[in-house]
Amino acid sequence: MDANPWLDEAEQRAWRELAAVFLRLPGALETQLQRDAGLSHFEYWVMALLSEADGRARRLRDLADQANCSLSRLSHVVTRLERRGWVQRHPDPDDARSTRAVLTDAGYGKVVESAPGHVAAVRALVFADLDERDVAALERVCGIIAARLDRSSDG
Amino acid sequence: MDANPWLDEAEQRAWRELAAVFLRLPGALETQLQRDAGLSHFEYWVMALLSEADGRARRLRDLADQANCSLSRLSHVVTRLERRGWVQRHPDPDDARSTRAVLTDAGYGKVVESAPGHVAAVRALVFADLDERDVAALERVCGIIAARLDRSSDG
DNA sequence: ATACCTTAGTTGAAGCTTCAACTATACGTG
DNA sequence: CACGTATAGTTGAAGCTTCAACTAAGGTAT
Repeated sequence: MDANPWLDEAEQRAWRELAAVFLRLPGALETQLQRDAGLSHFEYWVMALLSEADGRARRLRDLADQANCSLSRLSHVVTRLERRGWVQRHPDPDDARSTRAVLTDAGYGKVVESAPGHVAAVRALVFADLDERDVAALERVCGIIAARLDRSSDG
Repeated sequence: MDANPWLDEAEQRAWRELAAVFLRLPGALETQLQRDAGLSHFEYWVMALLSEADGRARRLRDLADQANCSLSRLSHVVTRLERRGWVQRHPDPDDARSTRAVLTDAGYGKVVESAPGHVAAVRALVFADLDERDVAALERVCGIIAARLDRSSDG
């Protein structure tokens, strides 16, 4: 990183496009999931992560890291999902401070039922016009940025 | 787009990285601007767009399109910015339905004062580890996705 | 063992976004 | 010109996220 604090032209163009994506993509995904499944994107994301976890369960701390969110946000969401019968809280036998979120059968069913529509939306909105090289570039560049974001949050 | 509704492995990897970025980048930018300038990222974004506009003014409809947001969201934000003395509403002489948001001198000052810190954060979080080719790829791929999002919202 | 620091999680309040309902004005068509 | 419809914007309520304060438990050094 050089001393100049400003963005050059190429960076400005890239930044505008990136900002357009992250200002609108969440809304677009939200709309589809809300309409077709009555879920927020984040609720879906949390349940999808749980559905892939060992025993469909995970400590809230680990789940929050995986979902890129604060513990507080996750706790509120789990409360809502619990009310709807899709998740339960269980004490963690290994650490009494910790809580494990467990996906119920109903919750798993909900994920399975919502997934195709959601994945189709992701395909239609994100991948429809990308070729193999684009996908590879997207993974690489976002991976670099995500790693950076990682380091900035603990360092 | 082929008939298979699922994502292939490369797409899944790219999707996870992209999701990590758009789940965390807004929060990271928010934190910096809130701490250093007392602004939300979106408030900054709106004022920055106004600062570049002809006469530092724009119809709410046009500004909403530029900022990738709903008219309702923008209207609420403009109300808050108005309360703080950074923006004013004026009737549009050409269309009586329309309202023009105008950046005040205080608002312009606020943007000028907040910009360096914000741009530095964008550089540090997004561009620090990207080379020229990465930046070009980011612009290209995000441009394609943004165009897609465009078409999906009106079509 | 005690004192101190760190980590896990919860909770309520405040603030922002979304949604739906509403007003007002412009535009198009017969 | 009148009618129906589309567009611009506002507003209040409901819902979600963030923030700060708090409880509880683990770790560590003395």
